[in-house]
Amino acid sequence: MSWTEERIGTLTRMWESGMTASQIAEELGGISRNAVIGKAHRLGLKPRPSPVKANAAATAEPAVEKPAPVAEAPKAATPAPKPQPPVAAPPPPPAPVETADEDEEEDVFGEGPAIPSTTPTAPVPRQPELRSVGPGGFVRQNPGEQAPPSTPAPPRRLVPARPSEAIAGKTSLLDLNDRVCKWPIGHPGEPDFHFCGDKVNPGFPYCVDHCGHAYQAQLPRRDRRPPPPLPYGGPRVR
DNA sequence: CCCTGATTCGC
DNA sequence: GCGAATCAGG
Repeated sequence: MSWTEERIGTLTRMWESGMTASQIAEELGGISRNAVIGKAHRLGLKPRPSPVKANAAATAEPAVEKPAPVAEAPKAATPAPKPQPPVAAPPPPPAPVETADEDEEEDVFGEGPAIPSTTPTAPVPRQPELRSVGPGGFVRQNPGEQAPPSTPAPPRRLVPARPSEAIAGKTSLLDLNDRVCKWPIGHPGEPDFHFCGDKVNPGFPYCVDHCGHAYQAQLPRRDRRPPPPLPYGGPRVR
């Protein structure tokens, strides 16, 4: 296996999307995670929270001796908070759908309701909604509820896009580029898992049709959930 | 044990 | 340049 332009591109996108080296290796196929890491380093794209790197200098740092074990102020003993779980990858760029204010505001112009009667402002007892969660971490839709803006199919674990008859002629992982719709069809692991592959809506990772699915009116913040990043083909900013 | 990324070093 | 071996932390 060699590092073709395509494979490097996939590696880069996946790496920057926060995929682990193992996942990337598995995805690219026929390659070890060491190879991925090695390549990533050679490409110069390192910045990733490393479990080992946090407290480096333990190795190859012989000259550092402690000057005085005297009562050292223990306050500055804050190594480095790493609030960066490997889940990154800002999802889709600009949401075309612009909802009105999401902040509850008073009527700035007092042009309020023509009904001065009771129930001035609906009490709105925020009731905790019961939700069920699907296998992939999806929030299932409650009966009578508008479809939540769920990201397509957030695969937790990517699956090698092995050449298979099922995906013959379909848009496979390796076929992804900036011009085709990256909307997943099916689920990773299934033999015929592939991608939409239509021409993208310029500036978006999906075709016009799937943009309609991907971008919907926003829910209140509390009902929003962190964006499971798309597999790859991340934020192509243009 | 499993996982992770980093680094080394022979090829 | 490549990647297995190794290291080291979680």
